[in-house]
Amino acid sequence: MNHRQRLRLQFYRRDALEVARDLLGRVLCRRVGPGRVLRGRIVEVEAYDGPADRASHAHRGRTPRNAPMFAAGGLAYVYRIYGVHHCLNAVTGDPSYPAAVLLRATEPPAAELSASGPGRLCRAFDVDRRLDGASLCGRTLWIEQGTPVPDREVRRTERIGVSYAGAWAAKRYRFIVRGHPAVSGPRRLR
DNA sequence: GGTGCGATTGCA
DNA sequence: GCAATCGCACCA
Repeated sequence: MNHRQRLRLQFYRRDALEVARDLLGRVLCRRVGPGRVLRGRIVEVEAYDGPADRASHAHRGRTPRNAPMFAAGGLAYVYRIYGVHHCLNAVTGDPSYPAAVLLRATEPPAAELSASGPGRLCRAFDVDRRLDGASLCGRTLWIEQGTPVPDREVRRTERIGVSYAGAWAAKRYRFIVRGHPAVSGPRRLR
């Protein structure tokens, strides 16, 4: 069962854009009880790449909230947004360079609940601040190899909800499985 | 200690 | 179109 093999730490300790592209088709896994694991195939992600990226939480330096982004790749970075939802990121790269990949959607048939959009994804997988800083190679949260997505099915677009970020808002740091029904955001960006 | 707001979502 | 709702960044 090769596709069930867990991604290793080394997978995350690369450039955020590479990791983002490579996370498509992988399977997010969350243990929610004895013998009970939720799984969902990742179909939409966004990279937040380094201190210069104005859309990134790391842009204004290290703070208590974004501390996991300044760790070595392979951790979860979970934060609360709008006081209502949570967002789950995979921390990437080297400790000297804060970067992460936001997980925005998984394929519904593989997950127990619909998981289109970063907040809904966290709700579906029972992800909250308890998992902030947790390992992505641990017992309750991990990502499996799954089936990589070929280049012809990958589309790159600008990121969602970062219009304040100046020139960085236009950068095509979002990666999706082209036309997949579970992808979130406006129609023109599917 | 006070203030402003966001890597979103659901409902009017 | 906009309210919900709160942690946190920033300023004093």
